[in-house]
Amino acid sequence: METILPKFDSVFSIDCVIFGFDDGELKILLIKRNEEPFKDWWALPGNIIQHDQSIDLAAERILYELTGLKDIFMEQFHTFGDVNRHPQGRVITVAYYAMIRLNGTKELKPISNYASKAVWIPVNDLPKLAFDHEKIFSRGFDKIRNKISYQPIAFELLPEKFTLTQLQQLYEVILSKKLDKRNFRKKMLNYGILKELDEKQKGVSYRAAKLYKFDKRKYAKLFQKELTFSS
Amino acid sequence: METILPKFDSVFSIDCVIFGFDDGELKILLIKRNEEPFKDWWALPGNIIQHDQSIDLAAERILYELTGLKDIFMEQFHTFGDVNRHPQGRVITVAYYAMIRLNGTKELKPISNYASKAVWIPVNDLPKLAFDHEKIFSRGFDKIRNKISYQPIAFELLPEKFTLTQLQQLYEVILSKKLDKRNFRKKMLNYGILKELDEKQKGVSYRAAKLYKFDKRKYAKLFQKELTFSS
DNA sequence: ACAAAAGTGTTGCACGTACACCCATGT
DNA sequence: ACATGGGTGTACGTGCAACACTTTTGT
Repeated sequence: METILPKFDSVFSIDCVIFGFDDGELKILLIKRNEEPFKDWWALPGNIIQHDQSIDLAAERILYELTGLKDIFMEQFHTFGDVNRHPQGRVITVAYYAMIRLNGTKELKPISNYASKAVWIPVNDLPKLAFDHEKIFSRGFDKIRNKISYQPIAFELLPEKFTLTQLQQLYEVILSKKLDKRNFRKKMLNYGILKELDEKQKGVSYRAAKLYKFDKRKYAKLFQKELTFSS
Repeated sequence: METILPKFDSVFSIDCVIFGFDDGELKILLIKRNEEPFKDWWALPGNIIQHDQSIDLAAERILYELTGLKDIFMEQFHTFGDVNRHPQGRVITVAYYAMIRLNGTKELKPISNYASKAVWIPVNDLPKLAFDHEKIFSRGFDKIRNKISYQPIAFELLPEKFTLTQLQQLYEVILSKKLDKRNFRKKMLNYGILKELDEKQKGVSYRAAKLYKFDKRKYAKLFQKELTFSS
């Protein structure tokens, strides 16, 4: 099939806002750029979309190349298209986000040398970022803040087994406010998507808390109900 | 500043899903294409983004050129980037939506001859559309359906003065379900964003209904409250 | 024994939902 | 007078918010 479209020196890119939770802190994944422009600056993992790849696949590939992370389910949340957002020409970027579980020391190894390293950085302690990446991050943060308040998606960020207090801390970090312990527990347990385990927390110097697991089957049911209109 | 970005024969476009409400029916704005590919097909108003124009401005320009409509506030809702969505090459499109008031006979006159005409078509009676525009429409419809259920935005579609029944009908059309009259009225009046007028409906052969106006000041306050987290 | 966090119930309020009849007006 | 939609109230259930003390465990 012949291409008869006009040609512009414009390109599409992808940028990824990947959230993780570790050590009581909400973090995002940043790379240190190894190329101009903004060489040696911190930036969101992002790169140019290949012309034979759908944007969703491009997002996966780019994240993998820059951080070594695979099989991360990302969702598009906004497209940024100001004319001068990239100093070298017109670049429209589609921003994706994901929330992932940091299984202890998940290794971050850039495959491409477009990034010199990839690191988890606490969202409350972000450095200056390249391009308009601060704006993109901020909108991505809004997105999860909004989403978490009507869908119990926080489990994606926690280890497989977690205590209710950990879950609550995560909510508090994302929503930036204190929550009432009793109400929080009541609500979460009422959803019916937590499985109480026979296990307890270990290695703490105070009363050990019960561990819970997230019940995917029940979650799917609840989620479906929420998508459907009642009555 | 020199452009040193790679060159691809990829282009960006904008597509607009513009909702209107008229005659008890929810409609969207379609154009009849006057160019290949899909010449003489119905399509969403859409075209290519100029490389010196932000995507938001491009959306306004494109809508104006194809339909003659000006000063419509549109919001981006999704970007579609499958490789083969356009038969002539790689085109990634950013989709926008808007809800507008049809002031009686607002004229639709394509400025560019890329469209031979622009017409309001009921969403329940859509023809086959060019490209993947049916998918884009459907996602745009999801968007307003979702939005209306947590924000009272339906006023944007109604005439300045309207009856509660008209408002209810609009909700029913968008949500595709019947609503209870008493509950609906109670809820809407409780929001406190409707101003009751001293005027009544005219020209009906039954008891005339009170007319209401939408109170923008109070709406802004309510909206702000909803955006902020309580307590 | 003490420090530190785990765990637990009740009450009031706001809001959604279900439900049916009389009223005003034009023809 | 009749047809057509306009307009109205109550009772129940659910879910959220506010609020403080006892229990368990490791050191």
